[in-house]
Amino acid sequence: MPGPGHRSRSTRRARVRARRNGFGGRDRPTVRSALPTRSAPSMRDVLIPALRDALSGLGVEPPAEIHLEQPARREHGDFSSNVALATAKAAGRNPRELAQQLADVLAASPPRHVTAVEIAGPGFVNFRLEPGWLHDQVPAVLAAGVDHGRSTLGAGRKVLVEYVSANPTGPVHAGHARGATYGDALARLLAFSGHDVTEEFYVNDRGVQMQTFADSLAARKAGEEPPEGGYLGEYITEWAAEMPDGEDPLIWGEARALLDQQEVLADLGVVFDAWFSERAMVNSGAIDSTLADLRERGVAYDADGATWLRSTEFGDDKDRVLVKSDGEVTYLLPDIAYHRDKFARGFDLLINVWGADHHGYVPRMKAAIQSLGHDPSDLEVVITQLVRLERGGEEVKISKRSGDLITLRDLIGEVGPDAVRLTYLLQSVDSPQTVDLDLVVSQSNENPVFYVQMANARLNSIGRVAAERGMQRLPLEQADLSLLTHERELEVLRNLYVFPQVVELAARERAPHKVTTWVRELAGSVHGFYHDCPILHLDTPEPLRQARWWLAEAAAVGLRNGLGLLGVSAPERM
RNA sequence: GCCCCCGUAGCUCAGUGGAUAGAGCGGCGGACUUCUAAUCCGAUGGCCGCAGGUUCGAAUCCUGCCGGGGGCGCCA
Repeated sequence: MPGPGHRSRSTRRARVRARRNGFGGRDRPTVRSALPTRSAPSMRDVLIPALRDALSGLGVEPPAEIHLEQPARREHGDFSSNVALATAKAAGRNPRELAQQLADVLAASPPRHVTAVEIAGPGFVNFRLEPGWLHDQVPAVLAAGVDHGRSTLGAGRKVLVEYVSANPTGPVHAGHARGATYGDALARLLAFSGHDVTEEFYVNDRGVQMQTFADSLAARKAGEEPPEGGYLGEYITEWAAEMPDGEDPLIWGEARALLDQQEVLADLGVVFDAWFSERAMVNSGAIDSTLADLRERGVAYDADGATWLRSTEFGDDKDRVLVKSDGEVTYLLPDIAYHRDKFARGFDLLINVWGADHHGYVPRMKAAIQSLGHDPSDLEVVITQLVRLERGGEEVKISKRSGDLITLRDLIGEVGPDAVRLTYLLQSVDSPQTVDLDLVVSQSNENPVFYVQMANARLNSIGRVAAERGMQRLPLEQADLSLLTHERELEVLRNLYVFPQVVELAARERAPHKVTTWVRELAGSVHGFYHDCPILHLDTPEPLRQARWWLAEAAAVGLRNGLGLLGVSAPERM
């Protein structure tokens, strides 16, 4: 079923390779090197100092941070500041009067592009700008190309993002998809924002569930039912049939599961830098050395025949057992050893993406890394709330043990990786999410992935049709961008302008869904522009055509960059 | 009992302490001899769970309730 979301395997692989270069983007901009780098200083960098100077001139101590926003309502101007409101009280001034004085000072020698400074409401200072400030966005975006929005925010900080980390006892299922898409998008976002990012999958290949898995495989191979509490999934039977005689079901089974997981995650565009084996770590003696370290630091003690971590000293509810009285280690100790290893590898910041069912585990993990002498803020745990899957309004339950599961492979096969990714990245991971599989599958306008990709496809169609008609785009230098005054054109430009701010905020807040929201807004403005501002029509004057054409190019760069951060493809035609 | 997340339009969800709270979908009514109508436009649709508090200003911050989800082991 070659629907719009369908891509060949080789295309996906190419995309996976492309993002290895530090960005989720794919296509190179067509115009990049040919352009002069006319840098467009952000209006914020013009207006905020102007406000600060004006405030000082009026004898008011400017606050450390001056707020400047772009009001949602057009009649409130292009930029708006609340400084008068924020400082009036401390300065013993009336906010409206202070705002008026600020406006007078600023209007007397208006900053670049400013046509009017007005006061409104309780004391807002509103700036009205001539469209020229936005026109600089076209050459700026085109010059930046795939780097538009890239920043050095992270200052090269070494970050380890650990996510998915599903047990190697079966296929990854739909329940893992949220963590997978979130972790991957977060990693792209952080890399794009100047962090040195490594993505890792922790392979929990040790312990009772691993043995149960192996026993289940062995039983199926022998033509028997899995043991009590074993894995009942259909895949166990299939894999058992594949397993050659004489293989150790634990070793072979893990390899089989990992192969399956790596394959399907790669199909989703999720590729890890490292798969970290718990068993290998344990075999290397990390448990003993970690325990010795903890004892040395005086945070481990023996009581009731067990060994405990004094985690209450670091904010945990109760002390935790590290080694049980029967001599077995608990799950906590290997986890501590694992995080100790992460720090030993030189990472400055650890980000773990965990499901909501593990949130209670956060305080003790934080306590553990503190007990090893690290700052608790060096470990961030992002909890993704649970996803409720529905089919036509009916809840679909997933349980690996019972074998009642929707695999990620099935999901991708039904809707394609783009729809899966965009669907999961639509909203904050703080909110529980309801995904109706019927809706995701439907190739209708209920599915936002098509809306966004369609915007890009439409922009791309301009070049194709122009080529058929023999129409030419002249060099950017010859375009008169000041002709872009239509509200639809300005709306696209405004969206392009805020992209770097959106990326920064999304990175700071570990919130890739903010990029999704932005992409949808840009796509919306592109559709409006496309609808109302024809480029190739014969009654469009040539100079306006050229200006719009370049705007379309810049918008396409924006769409590709935004989608690239989300790992969603930007097909040129649909 | 304690801890975490959520509660915003019929549904799914956005919403950096700001002004008249937004989008998509669904429903209603319009727009294709033109670059993709998978689009666009319009009208409709809201005690932002409830009650206090902080603030010049609260969907947003604080407290307490109510409702939903998840978690509180010498399980993993």
